[in-house]
Amino acid sequence: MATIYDVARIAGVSPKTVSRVLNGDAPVGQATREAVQAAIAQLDYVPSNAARMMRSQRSGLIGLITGAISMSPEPTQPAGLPELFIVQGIQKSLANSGMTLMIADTGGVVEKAAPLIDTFLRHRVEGLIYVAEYHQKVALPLISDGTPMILANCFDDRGTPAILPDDKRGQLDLVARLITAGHRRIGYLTLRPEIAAGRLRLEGYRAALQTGGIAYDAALVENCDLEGRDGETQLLWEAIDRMLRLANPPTVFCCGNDKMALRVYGILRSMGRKVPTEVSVAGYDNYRVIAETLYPPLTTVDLPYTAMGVRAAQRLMAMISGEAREEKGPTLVAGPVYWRDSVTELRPANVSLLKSVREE
Amino acid sequence: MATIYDVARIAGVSPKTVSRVLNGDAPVGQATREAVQAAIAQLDYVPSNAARMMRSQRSGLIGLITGAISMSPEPTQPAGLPELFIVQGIQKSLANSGMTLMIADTGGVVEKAAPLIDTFLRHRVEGLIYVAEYHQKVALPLISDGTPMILANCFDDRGTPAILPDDKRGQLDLVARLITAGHRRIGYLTLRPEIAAGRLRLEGYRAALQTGGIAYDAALVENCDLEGRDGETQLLWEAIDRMLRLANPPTVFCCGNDKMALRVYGILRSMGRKVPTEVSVAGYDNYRVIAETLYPPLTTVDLPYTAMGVRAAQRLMAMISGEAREEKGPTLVAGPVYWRDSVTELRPANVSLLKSVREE
DNA sequence: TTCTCTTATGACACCGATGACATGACACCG
DNA sequence: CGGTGTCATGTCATCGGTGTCATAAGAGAA
Repeated sequence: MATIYDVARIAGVSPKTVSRVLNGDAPVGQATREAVQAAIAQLDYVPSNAARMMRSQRSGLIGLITGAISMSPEPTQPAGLPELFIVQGIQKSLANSGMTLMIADTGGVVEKAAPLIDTFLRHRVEGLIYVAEYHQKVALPLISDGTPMILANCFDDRGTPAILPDDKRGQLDLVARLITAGHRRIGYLTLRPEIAAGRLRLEGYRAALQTGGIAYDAALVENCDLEGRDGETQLLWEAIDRMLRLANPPTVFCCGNDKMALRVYGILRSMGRKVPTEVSVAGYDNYRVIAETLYPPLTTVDLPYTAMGVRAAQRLMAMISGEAREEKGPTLVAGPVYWRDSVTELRPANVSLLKSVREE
Repeated sequence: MATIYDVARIAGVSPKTVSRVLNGDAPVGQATREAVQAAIAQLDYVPSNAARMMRSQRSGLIGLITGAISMSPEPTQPAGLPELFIVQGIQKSLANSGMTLMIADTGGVVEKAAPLIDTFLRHRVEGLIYVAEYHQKVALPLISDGTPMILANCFDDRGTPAILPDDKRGQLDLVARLITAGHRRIGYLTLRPEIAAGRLRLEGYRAALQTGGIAYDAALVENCDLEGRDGETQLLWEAIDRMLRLANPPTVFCCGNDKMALRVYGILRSMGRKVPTEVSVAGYDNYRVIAETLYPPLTTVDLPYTAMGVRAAQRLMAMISGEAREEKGPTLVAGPVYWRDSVTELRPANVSLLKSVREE
């Protein structure tokens, strides 16, 4: 492996000058710079991260913690998928910065978080990221020594920088698109309001109705979420049944998330209602295994986990390098609407309106 | 941060002796060793990876490539989930070895693989891992310089060490469990035989029948997999319809995977057949979002992705350290059967047989 | 008793980068 | 024309471990 000395020799300069070319921390003459760059190319030189970190006394480490430190004692959801996507985004983004990710998992045990943070600090991580399983409020132990920390998919009381999905915006976009497709009676089977996504998505739903000039009808909105306990399917069945018996029934059911939509498909089918010709269905999360496998494929909103990971890493890097353009509040990341066959277009789509739908 | 010099001073020995205690590469007196260990504990000393790697001329890097370099031009499945779980397992395992994972993605473009490998080699990675999206055959460029390489979730012609899911064993375990539950007519809606999982799972099915003393009946086995193209639902519908009209119809449908089982639920419900009271259903993959959300929850076989990742990392580390106990063929990793409510017990379960079901 | 030989330990250089400081060459000022 | 400042570059030490070699102390052999 070529070293900075080899490059220096070939280019006929001192190693320090090569270092200057690489880091741009001092002026270098044009001719010298080019000679150095030629030598670098010729030798396939790659700087040694180890040497660089050793000298600069920086660990090059970022500590990442996942698990459940939620405020309310939620039953830990076991899937852990969102976290993986977020972690993937973080990893991708950090790799480019030459940072190394150390990952630790609390395994859902709150008490493990503090010692894990401690271990990370002992390893002199330059930053910490906490990733939550779902959009929620958390209470983490304070970091005493000023190591930057960022929250992904969660937030706290202390205003710790956070990256959050823009649930309100996503639901707004979806419902706006439904309105564009001609739907006027839009049922909404909500998540429980105790969780952030439940509240925010409902806000988005109401905002879209308002923008579309449609009156909010409480008969079309029911909470059908029992935190995964039994009886959820029955609750859904009854809510759907009630809404369909209304004098002016909904033409489409928006579901709190794709898992709920999966159940709704089964219920509607058991009721003998055809999707989407008789009733339309929309979800949220773009849980692809569900959304793409269901027949018909499910219209839904993407939860941009990977993008959130990327943003989390970027914001953390900005904090580490102490850049001035430090944002203050939480960073909201919105995902696009995925329009599939589970929703009928009740009238010819208005193309100009269509274009306004986010498609990042 | 404490250094080896601090430890040496506190323990009253030379830094080199501390190094020897840490690495055990030369004899150290009992009293000295204890003094050093006490000092290490007292100072919360953590060795600097950077310094260690710099001196030992090892990069401490493992290159990981994901993407699609399959032999046959499959339509790239977009989910990418299995890879994430495998990567998670690898990461977890490597972190303990002090190795750093560099991740690169071909984004499904075959041509990107060679330059990526090249880049990794230029960074002096000590080992390479290639992770495929699904159990398949691949053709990777040869590594010229002897850097160890391992394949996860795939295999090649050249006998490159591979970590594979034990599809045959998994399906065998599931079907054996069905037989224990009293099922004798077991329908099997297979994946296409072109993919490895399709062939191996069918082998497992047949092996289980044979062990259970049940004759193989070709009328109960149909390929219902169109690589995700349209018409799959119709194909499934027809196959199920045919089997149910048999004089001696199946009491349970085994599906090639959980996604297929999801479709089968919908079809059976549309046909007015109740699951599991009238017909039982079983899947494969333990795709939790599907298996746990479906009503009733789906009996299936776990595809142990995380465990495969761990094994891949372990085997690679063994290759790097040049250990003699080097295995030869592919490492097969079997996952446990998850017994849920989608399968009826036709007669009281035989407890002793039950215990033979794998539950790793 | 003296000469190996092993065991236990230390001294020192070195890995590859970079920070601190020094130096030489000009340019600009009064 | 000497003084001062900026630019371009070099010298040297240093980060924290570990490989190499040296050395001291005791064990066993001749």
